[in-house]
Amino acid sequence: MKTVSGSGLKLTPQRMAILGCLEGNRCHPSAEEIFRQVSQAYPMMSFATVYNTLSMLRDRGLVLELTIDPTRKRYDPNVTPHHHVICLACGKIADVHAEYDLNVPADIADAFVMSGNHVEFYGTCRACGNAAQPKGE
Amino acid sequence: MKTVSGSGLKLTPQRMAILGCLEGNRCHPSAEEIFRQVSQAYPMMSFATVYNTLSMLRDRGLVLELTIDPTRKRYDPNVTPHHHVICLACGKIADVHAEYDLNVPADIADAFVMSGNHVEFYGTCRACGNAAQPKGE
DNA sequence: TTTTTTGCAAAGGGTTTGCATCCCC
DNA sequence: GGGGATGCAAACCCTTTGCAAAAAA
Repeated sequence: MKTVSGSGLKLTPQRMAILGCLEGNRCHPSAEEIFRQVSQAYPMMSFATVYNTLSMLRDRGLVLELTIDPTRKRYDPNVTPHHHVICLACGKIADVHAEYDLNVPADIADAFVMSGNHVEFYGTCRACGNAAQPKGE
Repeated sequence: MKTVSGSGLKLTPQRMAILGCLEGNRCHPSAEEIFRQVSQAYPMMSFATVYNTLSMLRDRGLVLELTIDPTRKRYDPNVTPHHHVICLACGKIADVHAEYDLNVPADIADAFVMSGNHVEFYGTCRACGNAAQPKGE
């Protein structure tokens, strides 16, 4: 995650707590998960502050807002280009560090100015696969 | 879109209307858009039926449920493998017909059994770009 | 002091669910 | 008659918003 200093953000305790929760976090937490975790140290923390802070971080490019989970937004402090895989059984998301050559057809290149891309992989993680197979169901 | 016959679905007027609305539809409509359109011919149509039907079609692989739009699910009757681009300004989604070689790193291949993938492109469509540029804002 | 941020609570949008009714086989 | 489908409304979840109080610069 990029540093906050110099981006004009006021560094409040709430924001420090949220940043601390995100820093190095590889779990792709949702806003609610961040709220729950940060609330342990800051019981007065409100949802609004979490959402405000996440939106601000997203707008400044300090976190990525992932749409891969159909039920909620997830946040990733790793803003270097990478992709993701989601377990269709349990929803677990893992990073996929790979570079792909993703050229779009001419008609699309004509119709859109591209600013980025993201590959979503769908699969079943080992834990879910192991849980499902042995029973022979 | 694949045919419904032989999949055990009862072909009710409501479902025919929803299928008719989706057939060949390249607009990636949301459930609400489908509801509005189908309601014109079937004023008694309920949201529950739209959602029920879409879930059923999705479970049977007859439509794709897209998560590319962070605000709502969108549905695509074209179930042949393809990708999408979304305009970050207006939310318009277009198909990207291209095949990519998307091999995942060994650690991911070990941890997940892959079942599919999807590339999301982000950009600005010509309409939004034209609207933004000329004013020099 | 001036501006920003917080916390609370309510509202909002999209989706799901419970249940009685209805329809078709 | 019986299982499934429908319609309605309420419930639910996640997210956003309005506003007064509090905190930061």
